[in-house]
Amino acid sequence: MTADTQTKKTKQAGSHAKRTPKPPKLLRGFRDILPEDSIFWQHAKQTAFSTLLDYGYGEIDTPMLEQTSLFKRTIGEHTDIVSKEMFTFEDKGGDSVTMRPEFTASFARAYVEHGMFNRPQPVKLFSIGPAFRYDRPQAGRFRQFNQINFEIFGNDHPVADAEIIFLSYLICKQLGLDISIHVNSLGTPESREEYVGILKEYFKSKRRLLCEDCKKRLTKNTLRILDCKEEECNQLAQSAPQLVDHLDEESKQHFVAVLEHLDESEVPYELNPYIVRGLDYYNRTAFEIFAKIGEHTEDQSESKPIALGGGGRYDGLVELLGGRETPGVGVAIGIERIIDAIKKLGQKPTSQKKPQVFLAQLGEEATKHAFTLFETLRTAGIRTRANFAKSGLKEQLEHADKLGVLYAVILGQKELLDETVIIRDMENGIQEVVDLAKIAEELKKRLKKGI
RNA sequence: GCGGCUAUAGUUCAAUGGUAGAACACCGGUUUGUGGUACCGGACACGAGGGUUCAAUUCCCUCUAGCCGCCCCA
Repeated sequence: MTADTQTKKTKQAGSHAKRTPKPPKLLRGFRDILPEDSIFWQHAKQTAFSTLLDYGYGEIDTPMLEQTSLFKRTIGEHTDIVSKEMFTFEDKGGDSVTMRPEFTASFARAYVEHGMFNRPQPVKLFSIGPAFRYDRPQAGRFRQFNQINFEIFGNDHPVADAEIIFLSYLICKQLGLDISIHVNSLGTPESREEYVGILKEYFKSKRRLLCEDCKKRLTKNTLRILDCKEEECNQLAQSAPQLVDHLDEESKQHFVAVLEHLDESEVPYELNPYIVRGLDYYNRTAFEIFAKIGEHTEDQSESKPIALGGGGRYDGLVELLGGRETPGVGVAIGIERIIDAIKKLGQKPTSQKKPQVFLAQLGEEATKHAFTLFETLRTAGIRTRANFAKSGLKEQLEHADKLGVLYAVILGQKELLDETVIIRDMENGIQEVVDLAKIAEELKKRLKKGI
């Protein structure tokens, strides 16, 4: 068989066997977080984690999968989230289950299920993790997204609302973000309903002036008209009746008290009558957090504030799930959004500390001993790297160079016999032979000098 | 769910109606236990499926995915 026919043959065979199934790909709206990005995540999560612990919040980790009815009952059947954005499916037992689209419902469920009303009130909880929504992916929007979530159960005092808002601000500020919090009060469900009725009447009389979208909103989601960006609608919204003017007396007082608390803190907030949250369970305080991105950039999209998250009060939620009447207030902050904002500001988290030493080994015996030596260095607090899989000194030093390490430690056959080791200064190539037993000590001396 | 734009190596980008190049990165080599430079070599790509055509990566359609806007929200 000639070489030619052989290649032909393998080619044919190849094209037949080429039926290789397409390589699996990421699901739409899902993504991998690679090590380069992970530093941003660590930074955001750790900041939130330690701050929340400091403020007396306890971590709770609820399942990502829950009974579908939990979300239907709490978030509301007619909200966008429940009506079209949930990852819902039937499990093998025929039960309808749903990937959590948010955390609060699960918190409330856990509160009831574990009888947390028997604990000293208020119960303060937080959780950091993923939630899922079957939404169309976009900038800062994914089907799996991560939230920092914290809530206070069992305290209806305005100071609880203020604490949640303050902590939202604090965490963002610690992350170097320039924050503005938009605050509003939704009143009680009753007063809100009443207001929506009034608003409906108002817009109905001007129906023909509204944009197409708003005509639809008129019946379905009247409050949203206030938020419309169309010039005409915006004009109308300006002179529309205001929600704050139709609050019940208690809600009004509550709202004023929240604002008073915020005034005393350094939280930069502004009143925004158009903050309406998309979930049914909210009452009274509602707020959203925005990160301001520098105006210096010419690009419009670059300077648009990023919505980081939002929250509010949900006094009826626990009761709705069969628990005792328990007030609650909380917030959800999107980690992706935070990272987005940090990146747009051109900030980098103090990246994890650079490795200081590279351990190179030569020869079989030395390689075997390298693990032990590595562990000696590691436990001595020296940030060490190695590449045990490579045997050539050249390639190991190359690797060391790429890592930007200060010193290389070389352990070869010869050194092993003498119980010594070579320290190589990567900057100038000067090498010294030191006792194997003293290596950690010697390195520390040098590293200290370097600083 | 609706609209616009896009889809070429790991990455950033080229070119072309006759099956593709660069840069950086990656792997290996320039004699044996010494990196940062240089030189040499190597692997890797036209998102998927149809159609038009003698011929498609290039033109058309569908799908998928990404980006942006709407909606909504984290």
